[in-house]
Amino acid sequence: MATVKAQLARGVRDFDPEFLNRRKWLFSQLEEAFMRYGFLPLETPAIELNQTLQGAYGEEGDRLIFRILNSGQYLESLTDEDWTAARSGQINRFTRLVTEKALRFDLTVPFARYVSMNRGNMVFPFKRFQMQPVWRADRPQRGRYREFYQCDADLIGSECLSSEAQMVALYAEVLGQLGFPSACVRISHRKILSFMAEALGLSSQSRAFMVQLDKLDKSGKESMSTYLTEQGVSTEVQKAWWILIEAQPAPPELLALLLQFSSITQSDLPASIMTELETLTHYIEALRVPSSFYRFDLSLARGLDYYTGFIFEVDSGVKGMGSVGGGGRYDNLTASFGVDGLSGVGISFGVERILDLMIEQNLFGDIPIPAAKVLMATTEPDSMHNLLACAQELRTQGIKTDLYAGDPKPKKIFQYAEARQIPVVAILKTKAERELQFVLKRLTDSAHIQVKPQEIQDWVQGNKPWNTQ
RNA sequence: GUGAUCGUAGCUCAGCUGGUUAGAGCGCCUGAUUGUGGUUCAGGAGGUCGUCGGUUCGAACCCGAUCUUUCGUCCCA
Repeated sequence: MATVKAQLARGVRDFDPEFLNRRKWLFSQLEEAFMRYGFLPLETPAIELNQTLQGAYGEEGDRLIFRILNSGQYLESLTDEDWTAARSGQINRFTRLVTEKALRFDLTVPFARYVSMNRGNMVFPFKRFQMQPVWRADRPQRGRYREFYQCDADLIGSECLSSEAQMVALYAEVLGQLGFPSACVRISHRKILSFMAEALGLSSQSRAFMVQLDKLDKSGKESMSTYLTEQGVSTEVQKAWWILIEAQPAPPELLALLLQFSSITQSDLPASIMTELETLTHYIEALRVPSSFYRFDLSLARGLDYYTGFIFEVDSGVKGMGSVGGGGRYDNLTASFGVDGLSGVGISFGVERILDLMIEQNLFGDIPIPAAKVLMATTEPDSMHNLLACAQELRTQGIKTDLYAGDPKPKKIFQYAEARQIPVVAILKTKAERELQFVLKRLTDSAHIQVKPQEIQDWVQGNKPWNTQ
């Protein structure tokens, strides 16, 4: 028989029971937190139509979408012209002709599609969370895969700043619980960034300005200064701007700095910004978020351009490791589907990175191991039916019971129990007697005892003392 | 997308400037020992050297292609 080499596709992983136990635990923590804040679960299909995803991520994003080849005689409809175009390298045109479906690239666009399709039956404001894998045809690197989980929560259909405030509280609560005491939500505002661009005389290229700003922590202060000088920003104005960027004070002082910058540059600071900053701060305080868990940081820009209001990014507090989440307010998530006027706030947890960090920082210390409490086994072939009956009795008592399939040597039984982290082994001895007897042995200290079948649960649950000799 | 890089037993790796039957440790299997498992001892199995092609009398080793890994870059989680 011909065999194939057992091999994984590039950039994807298997998940072993130990890893899955941790991931499931993390996801359950997140799920409980979302539910506590009134978010409901939503899932969308792995497969979306090309038209839904096309163009939503820019030209470079398009290239990273995994396409699904059409079924059937999909080449029949191609004209000579199509073939000529394909041979001359017009691969995009060809791709459009032979694929109409693709794997989802993120959770935001499918969510926008869902809201657009179902808005008639939905009650707004609508809150959902979603934890599902997404696929990207990117080149894999450490911590970056072609299949990975995203975890998003959105509140759509309200402009109230209580949404932003609760998102900040949610971040603080979850990361605190998971064991990141130094985590911090950085908060900025797209309108402040626009105001800054305008005040610097860069309003015609505010996009480029924000890209530069977003890269500040990587490319450094000097390259930012060079950029500003190239754009004709005077050193005096630059100096005032750096104060604004680097100060990171809480709103009363932040507002003062903004006003100061506004007067130096003779530009208008929109009044709405000032009230929004104050209101958000009050709301966050009302939610009793410790002040160490958030700070206003106007150097935060974020790459995605659909944000229109407050934006967030979460620093894990572990040095050298960057962001573990981010989000912000958007005004027109569903505009591309012809639905206007839905403002919302979305946040995302970088669950893959959080998992890596928690494993690295040893934060999974005492989560429960899903192992069975007792391993039932026998070395006698004729005893299997009795063994099965006893195991089933324990299971009806709610005790997690594993059963060694077969009648192996004792060595095998104990090695199995040890590998599976099962604390107690129960070996059935029938012998000539009519009554069934089990030898119970506790693996940690080799304490052992002979018991009747109906007594097993008492010992397994620790209700009776072990003979430790 | 782009530049480099890695690939030898289940795992971690040796393997000299190309030269007979490719090695070690750990793990695995068998037997003995053992408090019915953990210790110790003895023995054993397992590799077309990532894949395909080329150079050569001869390739794990040299050359090419391809796949995979890791590291930059683009972008992002």
